[in-house]
Amino acid sequence: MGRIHRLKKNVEFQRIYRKGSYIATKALVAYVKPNNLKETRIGITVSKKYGKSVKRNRIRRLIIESYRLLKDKVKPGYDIVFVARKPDTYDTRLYNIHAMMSYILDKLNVLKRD
RNA sequence: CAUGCUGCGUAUUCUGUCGCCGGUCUUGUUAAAGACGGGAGGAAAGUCGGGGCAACACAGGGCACCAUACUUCCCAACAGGAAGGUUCUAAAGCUGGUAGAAACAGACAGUGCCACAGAAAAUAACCGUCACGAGUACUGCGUGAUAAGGGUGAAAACGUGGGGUAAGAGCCCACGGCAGGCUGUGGUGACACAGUUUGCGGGCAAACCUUAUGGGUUGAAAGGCCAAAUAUACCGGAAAGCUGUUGUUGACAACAGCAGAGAACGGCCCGUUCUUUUCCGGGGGGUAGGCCGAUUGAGCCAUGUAGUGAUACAUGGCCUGGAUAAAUGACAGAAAGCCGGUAAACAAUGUUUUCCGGACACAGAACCCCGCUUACGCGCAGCCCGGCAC
RNA sequence: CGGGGUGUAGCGCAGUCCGGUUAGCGCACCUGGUUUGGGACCAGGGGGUCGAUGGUUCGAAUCCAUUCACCCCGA
Repeated sequence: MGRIHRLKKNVEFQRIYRKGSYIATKALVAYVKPNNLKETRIGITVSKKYGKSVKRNRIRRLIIESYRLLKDKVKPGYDIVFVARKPDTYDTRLYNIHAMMSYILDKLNVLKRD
C-alpha cells in the first residue's frame, strides 16, 4: 500500500546523476542510488527534444504506470531516476515500457528476490 | 463526385478494473484515512497586438525613437470587429449589378533612386523636319527653331479631328479624359452628383522623409508575508592572565614562578570607560524552503428590447481546472461515425447493404482576460475549376 | 517568462544595411597537364528551389508580413 513518492528538488536529481549507477536501453535510462530511507522514491526526466508537451506527458504517465505495476517488487530505500530517450525507435505502448523497466530494475539489483 | 476556398457546427460515447490532483465534511497530535462532489482546448499552441494587476518614476516644453494611417460606429483597449466609401481584379469595348482584394494620409516640403534596352528615364534634340548662314556645292558643315514620326522599355511626356505654322506643338477650337480650387445639392462622414474655373512632362514613401495621432519603464521569477541550518551586526549576563619546564600530533594536563589581560583618563594608586577571547540567553536583516498574489471574471447561459450590424441594455439562472520535476491517466471490451479493402444491386469514379482490418486529426492550462495568426479530423451550406452518368 | 541572433554549393563563409550584370571566395569534387607512380603545383570545368509561403515592385537572396528549424543570453 501507499503512494508513490516522487523526487522534486533539482539538487536531488543532480546528486543521483553524479553519484548513482545507471543502465540504459533503447527507450529508458535508469539511475539508482541508496537513500537510507524506509521507502523508495522515483523521479522522471523527459527532455524537450523528446517531442511536444502531449508526447512528453504521455511517456511520463506510462513510466509512472509501469512503476506502479512493479512497485511491490522493488526493495525499499532507493532513489531511482528514469530518463526517457528519443521516440520513434521503439513501441511506446505500456507493456513494452513495463517489460523494459522490469529488465532494467532487475539488472540494477533493486528487485526483491523470491 | 473529387479538389480547393469561405462560413457555421462539432471535437466520440458507454461498461469494468487499477490509479492521479484540488475542494467540502468527518476522524486523527502529525502523517494520513474515509465519504460526497469536481477536474484541459478551439485552438490550452505561436507569444504577434491590446489591457487588467504590481513595483518604481513623473513640474512644463522640445528633440530623438517606436507604432498606427479612407470614413463612421463598436470595444476596457488594440495592428481587433461591424457597416459604408473609393480603387483594383474576375473581365473581354462600354454601362449596371455580383463576388473578392487593398500597408486606400502625402510624390507642386525637400533629398535620393529608376539596372538592361533606348535618341532620351526627367525642366528629353541622337536621327528626322524647318529656317538662316558660310563656303570646298556636298548622302556634307555651322547656328537656331521644332516634341508630328523613329526598332526600345515595366513606364515615353493628355486622346481624336480640325484650324494654324517656315516646320511644328493644348499654340487655338470642338468633343472626350485626368487632376486641383470654388459654389450648390444629398450624406454624421469618407464621398457622390451638378455647375464653374485653373491646369495637363512619369513612377517608387513595404527608399530617406513630411504631416497627424498615440506611446513613462519594467514584468508574476512583478510584488508582499513567514522563515530552518550555518555565520553574524547589536543587547544583556558570566568568566578571564602571563612565563618556563615535562608529557602530547594537537586540544590539553601537571608542576614552579610572576601577577591579577591590554589601552585611555592620571605624576602614582583606587576607580571609570573602551577593546580583545570564550560560553549562555535574546535578537535584526537575509539564504534554502513555504504561503499569499492565484482563480468571481471587461464571467457564462437563457429570454426580451434597441440597432442593417459589430454590440449595448434589462430580467432570470449558474459557479465552472488551479497544478508547480507540474494533476486531469492506464489497460481491456463494446457501439456510432470516418478511412482502407472486399462482394452484390442500381445509370455513374458514386449510393445503399454484407464482411474484414484500422497504436482514430491538431494538440496539454502555468497570473488572468480580449483579439490576431498558425495547425487540424468530421458534418452541413455556398462558390471557382475539373471529371462522370442520365 | 522575457530578450537577441542565424538559415546562401558537400563543408566553412561573403553579398542583405542602400533591390538591378552570370549570386561570389576558400576547402572538397571532376577533366587535362606535369611525374616512373602518388602528393603538391598549373590550366579548365561542374555543382544553388539563397529555410518555406505570400505580398510590395517593371524587377526580391536583399524590402514587408506570416511561418519552420536551430543557436545564444537574462532570471
